[in-house]
Amino acid sequence: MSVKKKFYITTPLYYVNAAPHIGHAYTTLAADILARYHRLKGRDVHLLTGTDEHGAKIEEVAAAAGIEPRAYADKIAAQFSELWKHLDVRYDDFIRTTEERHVKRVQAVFEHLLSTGDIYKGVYKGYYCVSCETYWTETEAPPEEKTEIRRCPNVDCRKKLTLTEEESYFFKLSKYEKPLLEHYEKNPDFLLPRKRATEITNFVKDGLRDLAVSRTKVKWGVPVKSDPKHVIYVWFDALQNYITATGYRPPGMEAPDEEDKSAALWPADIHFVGKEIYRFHAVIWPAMLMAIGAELPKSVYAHGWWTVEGQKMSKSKGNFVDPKEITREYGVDVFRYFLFREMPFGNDGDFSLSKIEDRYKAELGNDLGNLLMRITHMVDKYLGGALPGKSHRDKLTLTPSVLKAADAIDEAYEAVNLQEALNLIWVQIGRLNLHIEEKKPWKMAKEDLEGVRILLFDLVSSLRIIAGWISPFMPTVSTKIQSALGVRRTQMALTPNEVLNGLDGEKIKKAPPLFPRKEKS
RNA sequence: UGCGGGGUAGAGCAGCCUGGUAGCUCGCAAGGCUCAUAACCUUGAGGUCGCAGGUUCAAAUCCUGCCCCCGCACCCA
Repeated sequence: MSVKKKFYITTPLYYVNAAPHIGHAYTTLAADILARYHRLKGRDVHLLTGTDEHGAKIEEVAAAAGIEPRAYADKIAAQFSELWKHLDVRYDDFIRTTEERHVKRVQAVFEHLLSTGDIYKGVYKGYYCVSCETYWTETEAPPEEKTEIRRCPNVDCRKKLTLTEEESYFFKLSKYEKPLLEHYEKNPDFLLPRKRATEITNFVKDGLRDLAVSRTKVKWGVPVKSDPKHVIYVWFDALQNYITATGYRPPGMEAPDEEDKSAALWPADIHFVGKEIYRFHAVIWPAMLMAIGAELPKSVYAHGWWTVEGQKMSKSKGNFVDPKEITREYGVDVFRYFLFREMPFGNDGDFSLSKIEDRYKAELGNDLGNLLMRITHMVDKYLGGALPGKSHRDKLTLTPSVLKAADAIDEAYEAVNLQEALNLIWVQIGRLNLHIEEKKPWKMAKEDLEGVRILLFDLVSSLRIIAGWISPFMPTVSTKIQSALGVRRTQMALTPNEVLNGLDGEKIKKAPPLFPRKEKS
């Protein structure tokens, strides 16, 4: 038995303090698209997502909603999993940080690090806002002019802060400053995209301070086993999910409750994160792994942010885009397509309805949808729906030439350059449209029917390949195209044989529009 | 002050890491075709690649300086 190459990919664990929006959808879809591609390549893919449910913030919003944190988290976590289902995301595991499997392991890691000295007890000093239950640093909450009074930086609060001391456990982050820098240098693919690496490197070079990893004022969290009045800091807890979800057994943990699959899965191949949580994933998380003695993920990829109609998304503006609103209008696949065609993965971009509409009409309707329609209509009109079979494969010219793009597309996928993958695919779609124009089958049909048969066979084979390439982005559309072209089982075609096998004298019917023009409203 | 991102045709953007005819989409102009969702194809107009130096046979791309825009308060992928 050959061992398949594994590919372990993660999304962040989404914080359950608010309902999911386009940003969450973007990260998760990116992971799903990459996961689907790697599955098609035959890899053993494991896609992990989930929710982060602890911390003062959750206590707060739950209290505001008049329910227990647990019940609140249940509600929001369900919204996330429903959205993933709606968006056709195929994840292999959904972990919630409140689950027993996670909590036990986080506690075990904490105790282990206490024993090695990487976690020690100290005193946390900071400016505390009683109302917000938050500590602020000197720089975050500078004193007002000519006074010593510091106020809460939260504009809705602005209450006076008090200098407070709290017993706290600390993680020796400072110890890992040099090892981290060495790791970045030795592994240029660790911090992705490359242009963001400088930011992290500079941050670490400026010096790392030990991190307070427990709280006594917070109740909703993972208690420290040996000192239960302390609750583990939410980030220190949450980051560990990537490895706890594999069933990893930390040193010193008692009898395992489930199969430890970490040997097969860990290290993760790629963590997808938004740029605002990049530091946690590029600095603290690797340092934690070093402390535990576990391998580091192969890469941490920070993507950019969406603005909406030119404006930053924010709660105060209330302009979050609800993915369901967009999919109601355009369907799931168009939404998936748009997000990754519109902006280069890793950059920032702007989301707007007029841009979706433009791409829907031009790229999807005119380029791709119309292509399928004209091809199937011609097969019907000129050949009565009957395509020639495998015996004609030697006569194909377009198909082998389209297949030459496979390497470049693969490279784009492998480099997580999702926009480039789509660009390359659309170049091929353009070639098909052009090919029809040049060969003029409507003329050919009058003098050379055999030529038309081969031409259309060539076009159908080529479009089949293209349908396979787009399937990670638009799984439903891909299936529709393939079944319209007589394919019985959806598959990605990587070699000419795969393309041609199973395409043998099928009857092809006129296809309806894939992306119908919208009625003017 | 500091950190980061950005300034490329009318608009929106890629290219910059790994220098070598400036590219894509939309829009605009003219033409072609009719299999097709008024779709498809061709051609064209339109750019001192923010500014100024430097390195080089050669710079949008590397280096230095400067100018302008955005983010670094809560929320937040």
